[in-house]
This record gives sequence, structure tokens and C-alpha cells, in this order.
Amino acid sequence: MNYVTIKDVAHEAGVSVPTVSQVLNDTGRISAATRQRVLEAVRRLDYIPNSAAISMRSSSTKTVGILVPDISNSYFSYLISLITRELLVEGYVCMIGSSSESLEGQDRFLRSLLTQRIDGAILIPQGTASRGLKKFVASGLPLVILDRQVRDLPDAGRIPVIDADPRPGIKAAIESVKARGHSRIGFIHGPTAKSPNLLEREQMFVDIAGSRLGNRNALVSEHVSALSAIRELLSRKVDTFMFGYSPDALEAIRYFRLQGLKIGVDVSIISFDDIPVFELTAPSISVISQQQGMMGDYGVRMLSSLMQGRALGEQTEDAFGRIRIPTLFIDRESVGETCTVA
Amino acid sequence: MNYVTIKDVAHEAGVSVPTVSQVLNDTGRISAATRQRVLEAVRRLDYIPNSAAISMRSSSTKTVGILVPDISNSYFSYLISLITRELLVEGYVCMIGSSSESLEGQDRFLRSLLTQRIDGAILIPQGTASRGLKKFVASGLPLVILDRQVRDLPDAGRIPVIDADPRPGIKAAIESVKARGHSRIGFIHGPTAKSPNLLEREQMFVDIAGSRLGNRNALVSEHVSALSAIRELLSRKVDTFMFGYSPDALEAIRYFRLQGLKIGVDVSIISFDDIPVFELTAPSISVISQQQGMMGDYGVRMLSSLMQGRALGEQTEDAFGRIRIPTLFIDRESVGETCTVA
DNA sequence: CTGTTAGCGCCTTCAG
DNA sequence: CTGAAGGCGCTAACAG
Repeated sequence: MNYVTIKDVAHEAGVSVPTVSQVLNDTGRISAATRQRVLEAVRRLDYIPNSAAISMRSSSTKTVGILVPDISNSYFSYLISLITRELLVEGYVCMIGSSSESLEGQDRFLRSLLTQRIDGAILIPQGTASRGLKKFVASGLPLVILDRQVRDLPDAGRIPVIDADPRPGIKAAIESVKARGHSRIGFIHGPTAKSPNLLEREQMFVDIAGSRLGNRNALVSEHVSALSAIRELLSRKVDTFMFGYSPDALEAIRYFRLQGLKIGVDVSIISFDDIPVFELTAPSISVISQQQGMMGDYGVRMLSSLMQGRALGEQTEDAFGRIRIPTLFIDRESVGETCTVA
Repeated sequence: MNYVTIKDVAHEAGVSVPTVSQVLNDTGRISAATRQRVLEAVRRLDYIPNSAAISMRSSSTKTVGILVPDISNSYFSYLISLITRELLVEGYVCMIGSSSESLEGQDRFLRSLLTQRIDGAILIPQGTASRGLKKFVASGLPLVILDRQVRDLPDAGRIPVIDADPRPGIKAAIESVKARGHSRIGFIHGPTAKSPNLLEREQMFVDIAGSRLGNRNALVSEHVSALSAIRELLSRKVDTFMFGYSPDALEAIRYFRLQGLKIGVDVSIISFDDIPVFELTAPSISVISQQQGMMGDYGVRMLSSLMQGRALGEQTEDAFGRIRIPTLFIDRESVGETCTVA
């Protein structure tokens, strides 16, 4: 299975190799006649260019890397499908990889992106800067970080970070919960070690819920396992749960069902991340949306402009600020009305 | 941002370029001393090989392509995460693409795989052989087709197809439904034009349900839109629905809820595809599982052995049969007990 | 308007 | 045990 090369095409068309190249790339002046002959030869032989060879000369691969924590998480897979679709129309193909929420997984994939000489990357990294991530940043490749901040990342001012501002969503959620007569809310933070953003959500919760409902009614658990945290808060008479990490909410739904606790009646819940499941459960789950669509759009747009700049040889040493997309509370059925005050 | 090349390493270590190459590839005889020096230079300069250059010489890219109909569908994203993980340990990186359930999208991605000179591919193609797919098959690349059969694909005997055998799951489902006292079942087939497998499911349903419940109690709709089909069957007094295509089932869940029809009480449903949502809805949905885990495993294993053979220059002209993985009925809460026979 | 020359980064002979 | 030469597929500069 030997591929047809530009040389075969040249031979078939009876011209020289560079002529074919010029026809294919619309560079140089080529007579309509030769052009025709070359194009026909291309068609006849079904010539398909070798991107490795092209990239060796052009030092541009037209590929971008995408790193997510977990491909099978629908929050990320949706983001991926958005991003790849938009980049495709700009002529880029994507290399997608998962860190499996581990630093080793992340570094392994980042390295393989480097060996592929990608033109740029969109990363949803782990919350702590790994060796691999530092090297990646140091390489100076066009790069945007999505969805998560990273602790201890030097040189961070140079790279755009697009994430969600938890405040508006949390505020709206708490007010809605309060309006329905709930007064004792617990927050389940998820694996905060993985991401400063999760920590921030918790702090913001404490801040806002504390000021609205009184500090003793805004509860938080030290437990790392979601299940233990839920059990603890339940024993402390919490009847409304807010989840900073959607997989925890899914676990909770299973758990409450098992315990015979009716969501929206015995217990109310609100989760971060607007993923499709939450609309299909019965009752449907109220969520704090991070507006992933917007996030993906911004990310792609930033990356293209960075890659553009690079392609033009511009000095893109602008300091990119952080872009924060406001979260949005989407009210559904998982927060019940309370008549009896506890 | 110029990458470190093997030449820089050679210079740094005070040896020639081929020497570095030999050290890195463990070929040829190199003295321990030089080897040491080279390795140190590699580390000091943080040399990262250029896979494009390597693949130009070796004509192997260590890349495999994965085509799915829709990345954001959790059935596929789960399969992707399985496959990429397993291939990674064998040293392959994956290029993932979506056909967006269209022939054009499929062909565009397949072509880009060809320009990338991938070593092999795992495809979940559209049900009809597109020009691009035919060309791809004709290229002779190691290739396995997953989850779906393809109509009119010449040379199909040469490539392995791994899909699910719908019979066992459907049979078990219907028996369970019958045992619960339901006697009038309708089947929603999904976009059968897209896949012979969907058609097969319907035929098998007609066959099995017909023989178990009588032909007039095994209903099918001609409507292409799931919603119209549901409405029609509802008007024909169907109270139990089987969905051949999970997105339709999700639509149905929304619809029934809107209509105030209680699943598991007023209406019973069973869907193909064991995806996480179905376990989280209330009531949880009984499914016919295609055992995706198995499917992914087999697929990867077949592909590696094909690529192996190719790497060794073997003639892998074996006729690969189709491997069919039995479907499995998973009984949950969406099929209610019927006391009153309609 | 077209062909010649040279080189991208790497590896595989083959001399030394 | 190591270095020199050549070539993978392609394109940018220059001749002609």
C-alpha cells in the first residue's frame, strides 16, 4: 500500500515536481494548460498529500491539541464536539486526549502533542501545574486554558484563561432556594485538590449563603468522598444540597434514590454543570450553567487569533487577562417548596 | 520557538547526528560512555523528537484514526475513552473525528486521516458506503468497523466488522414484558436509513414479538420522526415502547413527561444502548445493552493484530468474519406491572 | 511560464 | 565503535 506521491503525479502529467506543487498551492505562475494536466493527473491517481512532509517544510501542522480531564464526561465531550467542529472549518484537525484526572496522564499526552509539533492547544488541565504543563507553557506554543485555573503556573500572565465566574449562578441559586423557604444548605465541593475553581465555588458559597442565610446555615463538609460528605450533612439536618462537581451530584441522585429520599420533596439539590442528564432525570435537576457553548467559542476564537499572530510572525506578547463567563442559574424541579420550617 | 533537533543534541554531546539517532533507537553498537553523553545532552536540551520526520522515514506514524457519528453522544464518547486508553498503552495516539451523522462529514474526516498517513483506523461509519469510505477501504489500511454494518461496501469480506447481535436482548426483553402482562408493543426504529443495524433490530422485533404476542400486537410505525411515530402508536393503543435508537428514547422521555404520562405506570419503555442517563432517570430505564466495553476491546485487539501483521510485512489477507456480540437485556423500572388487561 | 537546486529532521546503509 | 552520504515527500528560491 504505497501512497501516490507528488513525484508520481509529476511523472503522470509530464511535468516536474515543483510544478505540481505550485499548482496544488496556487503559488507561482502556471499556464492554464499545464494546470489542467496536473489536476487531471491528481484526480486520475487519486493523489493525497502527505501532511508529514508538508509540515516538515512549512513547520505548521494544521493540527491543534485538546486536553480534557475525561472524554466520557458529557460536559467535556460536548465541549470537544463544539471545538473540533469550529476548528475544522478553519482547516485544523484535532488531537484529543484525556488526562484521566491525573498528572501523569496529562503529561504523557502533552508530550505527545509536542512530538506532533501541533500549532496550538486548548487545555483543560489539572489544577496543579505539572512538570509537563510547565514545559508545555515554556515552549511558547499558542495555548488557551479553559474551564480551570492552574496553581503555581509561572508565566501564566502570558496565556489566556477562560473560565466561569461562579458568583452570579450561586447567588441566584441561593436566592431561589431561600425564596422557597429552605434555610439550611450544604455544599459538596468535589475533589478540590484537583482544581482551584472547585475551591472557589465553595468559598463563594460560604460567602453568599452565609450572608443570606446566616453562617450557621451554610454548611460545608471536610470529607473528601462525596458520599461521606452527604451523609455527614444529612445528619446535620441539611435539606438542600449544592454540588460543585457534577459527578458527585449523579452519585447523590443514586444514593438518595436508594435511601428512599425523594428529590424535590425530602431533599433539594442543585448542581454545577448544565449537562443533558440533569434535564432527563425525574425530577429534573436545577443547575448552575457555565455556559460551555460560550466558553468553547471564546476559546477557539482566542486560539485562532494566537495562531494567526504566530503564523504572521507577529510578536504576540500581549498580556492576556482572564476571561470569566458568568454562570447562569437554571431553575428546574429539584428544589421543592417548604411549608414546614425545620 | 524553534524546536531542538537531533543535530543540536549531537553538537551538544560532541558526536555526530547518526550517533545520537542510534542511541535513541538502541540500534548499532555505541559505547557506554558516548551513550551517556548523548543521553545527558538530550536531557539538558530537553530534546523532543519530531514525529513528522520520523514518520517520513519509517512510514509509520503511530497514529490511529477513530471515526464516530457523534462525539457528544455518551455511547460513543465512552467507547472513545476506552479505545484511546487501550491504544495509548500500545504507543499509539488517536485522531478522533465525528461524521455528524452525515456522509460529507464522514468523508472529510476520512480524507484527513489519509493525509495524516495513519497506521490504522476504527470506524463507526454511516450505514451507506460513501465514496470516501470506499476509497479508504481501497487504500488497504488496517481497519476495523465497529457497531454498524455498511450497505454496498465492496471488498467487505476483507475487513472485520464487530457489532451486536440484537436477538438475545430483544427476546429477553419481550419475554419480560409479556410476563408482566403487557400485550401490545410498539417499536420505534430511529433513522434506519443511516444503518442496516437499526433496520435489523426492527425486523427482529417484528419477528420475535410477533411470534410471542401475535402479529397484531407487534406494531411498527412508518413515520420517520420519532415523535410522530410515538403519537401514532399511542393512538393505536400501544402501551409499551421499544426504542432501537437511544436518542429517540430520550426524546420520548421528555415527551411523555410533558404529556403527563408516567413511565412505568401509564406507559412502559425499553431502549437500546446502555448509557448512563438511563440509570439516572426516575424511573430508571430498562435497556438492551450492546456491551460496548466488549466491543471496544475486541476492536482494539483486532486492529492491533492487523497493524502488527502489516508492520511485519505479513500478508494479512485472511477473510475476517463478522464478530457479533450478544446483546443483553437489563431490567430496571421502566416496565410496569399490568393488572388490568386492555 | 517551468525546471533545477537545496533543505526541512530523521534514519539507514556503508566506509573508516 | 563512529562519521559521511543519501533520501523520505514536499516547497521556496532561483535560473532559464
